[in-house]
Amino acid sequence: MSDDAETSDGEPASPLDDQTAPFYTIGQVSSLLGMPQAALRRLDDQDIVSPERSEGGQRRYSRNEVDRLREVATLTEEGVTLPGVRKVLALRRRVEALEEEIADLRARRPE
DNA sequence: TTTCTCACA
DNA sequence: TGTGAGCA
Repeated sequence: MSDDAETSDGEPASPLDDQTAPFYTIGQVSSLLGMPQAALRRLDDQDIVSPERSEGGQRRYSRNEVDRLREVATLTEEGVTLPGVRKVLALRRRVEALEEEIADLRARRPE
């Protein structure tokens, strides 16, 4: 933990470094990942990758979501259906939560 | 001009 | 899943 753009309290050093703050338009993401805008909208409809909305109701994707989109694209290319992708992402979050819990338990009861 | 939603094949 | 209409 040293070269990250974060302060000691875990806050991003600046909004520009916040993986959650930078927003891309659907057009940017679409050409960036080479995937149709319609596909992006369907992923949003099915709650697989749901970006924030601007005042005008337009989708704004964060870097995190662009990364997630990359993973989703890989899975679908491998033949995983959207409900399947949804399952994978849910299990992924579950694993992360459990890993955090394990780390926490280890800290409380060291060997 | 770009994005939005909705609808059709 | 891709395309097009009609709107803001």
